[in-house]
Amino acid sequence: MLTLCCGCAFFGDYGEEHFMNKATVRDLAKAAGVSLATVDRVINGRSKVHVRTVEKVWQAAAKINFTKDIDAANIARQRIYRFCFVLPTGTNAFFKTLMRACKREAALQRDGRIQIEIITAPQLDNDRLLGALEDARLENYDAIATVTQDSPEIRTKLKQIARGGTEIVNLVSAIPTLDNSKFVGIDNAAAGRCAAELLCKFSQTDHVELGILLGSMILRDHMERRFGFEQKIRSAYPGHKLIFIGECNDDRHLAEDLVSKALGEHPDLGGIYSAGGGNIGVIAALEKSDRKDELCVVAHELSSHSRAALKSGIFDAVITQDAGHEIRSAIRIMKASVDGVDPDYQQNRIRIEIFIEGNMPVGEMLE
Amino acid sequence: MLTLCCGCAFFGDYGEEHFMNKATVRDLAKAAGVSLATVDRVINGRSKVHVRTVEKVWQAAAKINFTKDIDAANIARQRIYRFCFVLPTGTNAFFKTLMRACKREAALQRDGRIQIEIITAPQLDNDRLLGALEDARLENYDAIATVTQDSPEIRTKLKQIARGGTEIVNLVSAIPTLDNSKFVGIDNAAAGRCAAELLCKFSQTDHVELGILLGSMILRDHMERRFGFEQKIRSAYPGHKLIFIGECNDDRHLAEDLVSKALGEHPDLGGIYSAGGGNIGVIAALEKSDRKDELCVVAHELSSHSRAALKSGIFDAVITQDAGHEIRSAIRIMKASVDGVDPDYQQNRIRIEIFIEGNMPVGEMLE
DNA sequence: CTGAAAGCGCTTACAG
DNA sequence: CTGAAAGCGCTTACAG
Repeated sequence: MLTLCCGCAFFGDYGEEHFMNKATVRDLAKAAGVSLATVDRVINGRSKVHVRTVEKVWQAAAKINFTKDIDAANIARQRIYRFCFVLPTGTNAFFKTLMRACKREAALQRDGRIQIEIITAPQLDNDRLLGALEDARLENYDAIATVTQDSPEIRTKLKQIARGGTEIVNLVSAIPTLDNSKFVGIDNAAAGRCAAELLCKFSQTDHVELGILLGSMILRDHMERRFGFEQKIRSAYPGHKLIFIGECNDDRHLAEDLVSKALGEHPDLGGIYSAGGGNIGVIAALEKSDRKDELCVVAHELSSHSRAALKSGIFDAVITQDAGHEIRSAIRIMKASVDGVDPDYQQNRIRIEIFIEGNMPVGEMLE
Repeated sequence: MLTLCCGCAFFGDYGEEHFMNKATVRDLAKAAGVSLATVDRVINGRSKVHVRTVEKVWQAAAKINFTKDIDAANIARQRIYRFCFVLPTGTNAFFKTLMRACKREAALQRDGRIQIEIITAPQLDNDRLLGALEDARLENYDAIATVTQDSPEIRTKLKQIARGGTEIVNLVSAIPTLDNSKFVGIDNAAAGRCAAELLCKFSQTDHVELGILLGSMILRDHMERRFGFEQKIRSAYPGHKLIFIGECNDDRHLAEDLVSKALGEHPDLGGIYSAGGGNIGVIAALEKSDRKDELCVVAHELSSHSRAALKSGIFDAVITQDAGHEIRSAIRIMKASVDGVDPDYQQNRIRIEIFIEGNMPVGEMLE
């Protein structure tokens, strides 16, 4: 039997004194031969300090292995982190879940040092989104997490906010190549490839027609899913044929019409990928069809409707991202950015989750 | 556009003064008309305080909405949480991943107030496991998280440890009905049902032979997987036939022999559920077989081997649990228990993850 | 450019 | 059973 100590290469027996030796500012002040105030100035890079002094302090810090206690610092400075989430409104089930998760976390943080406000705006309305972001900018938050579009105006606005010293986190839908903004969400192209793989594995033959229904063509995440879906099918399942069912803009009736129409026009349609929004409509169309049993369906996001569809067999699999994880990751990343610390990449990565009936989470987890 | 405030039912515009009003011990002392020391005694339930005083303080606390700043408390009391993980040794890939994740978190917590030590013991060796737990007990940790067997001796030992005031968390494999111990891990019966569902959906007909390979019959998690697997197949896919391939005890050669033998004896075998350990052997057996393309395989746990098998098509899906999440959840639960706070059920729940080629995590996440 | 002192929110002896 | 004072690790005016 082996006893290991917390990450340091120390094996075997040892006494208490092996730990507990965390150096404090006082130790550092003594080691560097300066006052507490100067130590504080140096380690926080505050006002002018003589280069020689700075050197001295950092060297002493390295020698005694000083790391500052961020909790103590926050108490002394009465620090309250002011974070803002700019979230989309609308009937989209996932966005509702995201909003709920955000309110929940905000309430949980209420007793801590993190204060969270939420501003809402329709994701597809570029102007109102810009307005919401401007409102957020004026509040001078420490950090803003937002689900947006990737439009030139939005990019400009986000850059302006970042210049003001506010950290930016993009949620759910990435805005690539925007400097300094972090992304919290799934790899949507991979999600699309995943959907392709599932539909093809569930299919009985290697030459079926597969349809894809989108939410909106101007949302980058939806386009990425489509991209990944097509890519995977062409490369790995070239016998299958791809049909574009249309975009439903989160409108259940439009979604239903589009799917019904596709079913009518394509008697050989063997599978559907519902890549964003419109699940209620897709379900309605399939329930009215006599082909719902033979059709394979892979949809996005867990909701009461998609769960029921999974249970009844209308959906074969649901690809999803955990809204709670996304909100918490965003908060952790905002805090790490503001603290000037490296966020933990591994903990903050969002997984592409696949649910079938067997691993569907139970209970009140989602609603 | 709507601005929401952090969980309180407050909508619309508001000024700064809406927040920032966290009451402190000083406020509470004043409100209750007592000293700081007495406030401290009451809110921490320390020594004898007159009932009337206790009442007064709690009432005042409720009135001014006092919640104590746990960070400040920890600083004042120079609190270091002493946690211990008792983890299994052996060649099992998942346990190696778990160990790595644990060392990583231990190192990350190094600068915080949480000190983590690791004690190892072979999971299948009841006596050495007992010895490891006894070693841990003698250290009087604040909390212990452990992957164990569910044997009567272990139960007794865990109860003894708990009586000593140490919080117990069971990791990966549950020990049901053991009072006061918390479980961090997946619902293994659901994982088994999940495997059944996947194998059946991937199968071309509704009457195939499906084999299950186990790690060990004396591990509760493996038995639960088998239970769920059989349950699901009997109830939802009664046309399929179930074959017990055997238990491999994490021995790759034994696993290979068992699978090869099963392939030989069951020419109609259409799918295999590798429910724990032995993936390397399963892969070896299939690679030597000329039926690897037509056979569906669902295995447990992501590792370099299972990832390669997923990529090459030998495995069709891998069911897994995230070792990093489990370690972090365990730490959060240990801390919450020690602090006497309710752990966040939602954040600490471990999901049954399904990986196919498309959503396999990339990069250095696992090794 | 630097330091002594008071303070953040909570706790711990010590004295009564 | 209760309180005044000093302390945890860090920061903030203020004075030099």
